[in-house]
Amino acid sequence: MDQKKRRVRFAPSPTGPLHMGGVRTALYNYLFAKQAGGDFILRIEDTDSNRFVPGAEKYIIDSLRWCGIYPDEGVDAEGNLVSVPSERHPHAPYRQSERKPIYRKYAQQLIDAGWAYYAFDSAEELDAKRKEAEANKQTFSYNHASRNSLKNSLTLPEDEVKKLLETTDNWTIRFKNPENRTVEMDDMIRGHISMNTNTLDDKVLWKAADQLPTYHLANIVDDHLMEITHVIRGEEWLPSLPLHYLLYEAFGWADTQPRFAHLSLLLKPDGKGKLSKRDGDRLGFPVFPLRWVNAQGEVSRGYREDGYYPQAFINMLALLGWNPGTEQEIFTLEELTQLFSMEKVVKSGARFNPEKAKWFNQEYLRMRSNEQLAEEFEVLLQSFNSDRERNLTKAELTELSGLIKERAHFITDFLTICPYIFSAPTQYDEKDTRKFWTDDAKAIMPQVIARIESIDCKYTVDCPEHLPAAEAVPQIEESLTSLITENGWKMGAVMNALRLFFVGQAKGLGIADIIYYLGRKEALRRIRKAVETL
RNA sequence: GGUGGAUUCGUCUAACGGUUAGGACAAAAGAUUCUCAAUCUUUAAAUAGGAGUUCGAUUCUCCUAUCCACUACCA
Repeated sequence: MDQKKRRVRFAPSPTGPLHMGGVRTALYNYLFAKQAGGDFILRIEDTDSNRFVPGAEKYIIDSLRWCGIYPDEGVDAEGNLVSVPSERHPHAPYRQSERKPIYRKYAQQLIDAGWAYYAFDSAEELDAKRKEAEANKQTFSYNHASRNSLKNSLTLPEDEVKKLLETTDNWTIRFKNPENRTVEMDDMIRGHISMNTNTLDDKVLWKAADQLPTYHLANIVDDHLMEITHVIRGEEWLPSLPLHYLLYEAFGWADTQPRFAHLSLLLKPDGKGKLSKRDGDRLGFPVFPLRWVNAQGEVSRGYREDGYYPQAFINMLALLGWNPGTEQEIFTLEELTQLFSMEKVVKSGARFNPEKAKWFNQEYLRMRSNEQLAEEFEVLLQSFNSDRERNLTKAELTELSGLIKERAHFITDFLTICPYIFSAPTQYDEKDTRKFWTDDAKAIMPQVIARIESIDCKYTVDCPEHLPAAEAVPQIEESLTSLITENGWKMGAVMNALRLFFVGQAKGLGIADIIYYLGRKEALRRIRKAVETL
């Protein structure tokens, strides 16, 4: 039995904000590690100095933390990447640019063993070759077929190679793919895959220009050094899996080679292709966990800022491409950790559905206690700092939350569900109101007022003058309903007249709810005012 | 173009080779004394196509189609 501790890593490149697909990859890694009591490591792959984006690394860490994903290794308690080795972080630094000195000797090891060679072709020369091949409807690739006619240490005399190595710095080290060999691979999600090396090209492993390795070298070396047991990454890496297998073999690390799992991509909600930032802008949903402002000042919305709960976000993400085979859809992080299994990860790409994402948040919102919601509501109200008509007490907000939470997807919906709580009736569009303010509605209004006045019920301690107790709401509702029924009035007309008058576009609440929130006196004041003005 | 991967209701997905192909989101209809929201009830909705293997195929094999990824001194 393999008793080795399970160790996985999430290794993003800090080229911008972390995409929700990246969060899903991180999440699956985390779940897979945690269910076996293993380690989840964060490593930053910043070997491309040209694409480095300031702030992206912090963004990645903050995003994971918002989701409740805390790496065991790589990130300290303050949320900074670790650079100095310690007991907790033995493999530091976790930023590849800081591991620069490590890679050259491994590249050299490959050259010495005949698994790699120096290549001196300039980018322009190769570019020209590609263009030329393209013009002839062919594809140029640096491989077994072409490398013997290109400028490299396989074709050039030894002394010239030495001279070029010493006097120039725009050379690279390339992997020398074996000829006509079938690489047999195993993927935890897709099963057996095989590929012939003749279809592969000799990838650059190391660049003299910036003294940095490319992804392939750095990745394999670091995974080995960090004792990674399972590599769970995006499907876009599947084509380079044979190279990675060969690299492990070339280094003589085949016996400790990690197992691989390639996750399918997240697809856009409509049309073709993978989910991109543009889809979010176009269709009105976030593709990033947190808000992000780029160097040009362009703002990308975030799930956090849009009012999503992190629990709902990761729940939604977890089920996009995985499910436990039962009909349960709502899971805590702990449940996900227990139930997750790589065999149940779906092979095909998952189209992202923003509607379902909202639904998840609604489910989580409903699970919150009224007290929690009241607190969130209060924060929200303070952030608006509006000149609202009434200031509600914590107790009122709590009661209110309980009544409207069934109707909301997000805490921000609270504002639109009951705007009459905060604003004067006069601000609503009179045209809309007038439409429902029919003569028969006007005619019956005095009786409605009388009935409201006559309702006798318990009052809350907080505000005995105005607010009936919560349990009185059905009583009020019933009383009004019976009045209307007795007289054969059109309930809809009355309801609409009242509701629209002081609710504007608000939906879903009954008259009794409104009276309850406003207090009886306030409700009556508004109704009288409505009768007078219209 | 080449290589690899994928293909079940509109969407996410379930179904040891044997089910009336199940659930959820979205949609539609009805109820809730017009409407809207919520809720309840109900409805509609799928195995990409074609061959094979098999008593039997959504499931295994092959072909075709479609989609996706890769094809950089990017990750």
